[in-house]
Amino acid sequence: MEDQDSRLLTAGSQERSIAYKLRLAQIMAYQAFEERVTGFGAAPRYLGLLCVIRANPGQHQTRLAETIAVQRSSLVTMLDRLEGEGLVERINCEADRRAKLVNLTAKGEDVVSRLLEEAERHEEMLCANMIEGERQSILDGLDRIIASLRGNLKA
Amino acid sequence: MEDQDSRLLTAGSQERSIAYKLRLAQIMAYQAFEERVTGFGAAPRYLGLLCVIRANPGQHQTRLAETIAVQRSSLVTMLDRLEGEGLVERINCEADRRAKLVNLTAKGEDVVSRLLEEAERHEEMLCANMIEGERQSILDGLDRIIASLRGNLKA
DNA sequence: GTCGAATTGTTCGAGCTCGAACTATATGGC
DNA sequence: GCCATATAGTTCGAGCTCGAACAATTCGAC
Repeated sequence: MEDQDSRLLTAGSQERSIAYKLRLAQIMAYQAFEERVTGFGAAPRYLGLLCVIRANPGQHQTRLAETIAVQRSSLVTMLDRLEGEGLVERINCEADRRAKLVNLTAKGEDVVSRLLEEAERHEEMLCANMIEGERQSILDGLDRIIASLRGNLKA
Repeated sequence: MEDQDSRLLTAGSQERSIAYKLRLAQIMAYQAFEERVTGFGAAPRYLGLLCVIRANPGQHQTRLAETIAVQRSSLVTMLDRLEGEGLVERINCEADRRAKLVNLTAKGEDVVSRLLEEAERHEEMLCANMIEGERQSILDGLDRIIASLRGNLKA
């Protein structure tokens, strides 16, 4: 196979666009993580959600959906899958009988712990080309972008 | 409606993860752009692809797919849609009769030009909270992440 | 207290991407 | 030249997210 870089094209006017690069980097990073980790069912795909649940046990589904920026209806599908694999559980809320509280199971805790080790290695790969302090500045920048978007959605 | 920030949860151990923040920022940015721009059909969703085509006229579909990191089969769907809306055209390649060369139509050029103005405003919104020089450092960081991922996929 | 409005989780259909096929064409070893 | 192999674009089914519905429940103005 030829050197793949020689086949790559530029995005022209979008080459200096954060939105374009953000999307490209995210798509590639997500694909790479799924290729790296196999044999864990749906957990790698939803590791972010699982970590939110672990850090905030017993939350309503609506709040979880807002946190990871998906529709409530999408979260239903995710939780159905994760619950079917025995990683999370939904408990009927006594204070509000419409609501259900989401928790990690013991198996879920275990799977998340093991996946986080893989995530750490994945993170190191993403940052392999970076200079001193760059990782932190990117995290700060992403936080600012997210803050702008959260604020904008409120309006 | 309550202040939405008060409902947000943390991602726990992933709160300092580039992969997690990258995904969250990208999902929100993509949604926000689609909400901002209406009445342009499928073009806003595929603005990145359209810009690649504009900057590199007459390329093979395979190369376009590699550039924006999607499968060739996904690109077929995108181009079908964009061609149906009269924004791009596929021309049979004489040198290689398996291949088709993709170009923007005059209408496509016009639509892209107008969408890029919206994209510029969107970009400004993303960067609203940033300090001097931060935008450039984020672009550099995203480029490094993409370079790491391109290199990794080759292995 | 009561009844309309809001909220919670869910279901369903449309539209998207992926991965594994497939057809047609090009390439290279012999 | 000939035939195995590789490549270009496409098709198809599985799995995903979204947005608009919906039933059950809670909230709030009166």
